[in-house]
Amino acid sequence: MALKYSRQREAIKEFLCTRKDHPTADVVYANVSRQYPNISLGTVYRNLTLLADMGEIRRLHLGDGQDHFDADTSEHYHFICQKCGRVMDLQMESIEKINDLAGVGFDGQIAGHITYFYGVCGECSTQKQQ
Amino acid sequence: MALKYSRQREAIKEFLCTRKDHPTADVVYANVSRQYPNISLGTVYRNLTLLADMGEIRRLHLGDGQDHFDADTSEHYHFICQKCGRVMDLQMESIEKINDLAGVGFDGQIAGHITYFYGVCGECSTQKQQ
DNA sequence: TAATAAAACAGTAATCATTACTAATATTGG
DNA sequence: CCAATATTAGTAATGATTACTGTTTTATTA
Repeated sequence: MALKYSRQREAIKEFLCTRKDHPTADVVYANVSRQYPNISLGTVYRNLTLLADMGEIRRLHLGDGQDHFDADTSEHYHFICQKCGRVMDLQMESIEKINDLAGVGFDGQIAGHITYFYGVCGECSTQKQQ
Repeated sequence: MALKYSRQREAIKEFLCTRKDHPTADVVYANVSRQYPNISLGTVYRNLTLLADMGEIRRLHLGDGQDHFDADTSEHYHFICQKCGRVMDLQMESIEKINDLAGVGFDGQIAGHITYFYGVCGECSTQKQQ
């Protein structure tokens, strides 16, 4: 029950902190493997889940079949490029008020929302077609 | 390439139209099986995907491990109850303008957003604790 | 209506992300 | 250092979804 330190968990957290592209579990695995060649994918998954449950990182369900992870737990939103698949952060003003809009006339309590934006990123926009 | 009619596909679409609770593929399978006892789960998946690709239904990724399907393709939002897991429609004013907010200072094109709300539904709210 | 081509099917196997299991190892408090 | 226990590596299992294959339906044309 009590949490014990583990080098692997620390390496996973540290790796995530260096990345702003919200990697998937297998990307974390591939990278942390360089430092700990024997680490297993199960350990990566277990620690990502543990860190997410503790609130130290965020797990993102983006509908692309794999979960993504983000060491930035502050309130912010994500953009997914439909061309290159990249996930990036958006700097935008709060849209918390949509919770209130959702609550109007709704018989229940709105605790929060999940929102992500999609489109074409700047880099893909400026590339020649095909 | 050309689409051909199929009784199974029609039954799947019709079943979805009778439901407002955004069932998963296995729920669709269980129900359509009453009318077509030999229908296979693969047929259900194939047709749900086909219908979604044609824009006749919507596929919802809600992060609960299974995709949900909705015959209502009009612009609207969903609420997921964290207690009972039910998915319900929200009648709320448009929040399309959050796309513009997201685009401010972003080097790319925002094409749209996915948003769903969560909390406790009316029915679960009024139940006694535990 | 019969013949033919193509799409769709049922049934089953495969895939892929994720989780569970287990014996061995690492961490921690005394 | 030692015992207690959390964590690990490695592997097996799970669960949702997709792919494959031989058979059946649908649609077209004669």
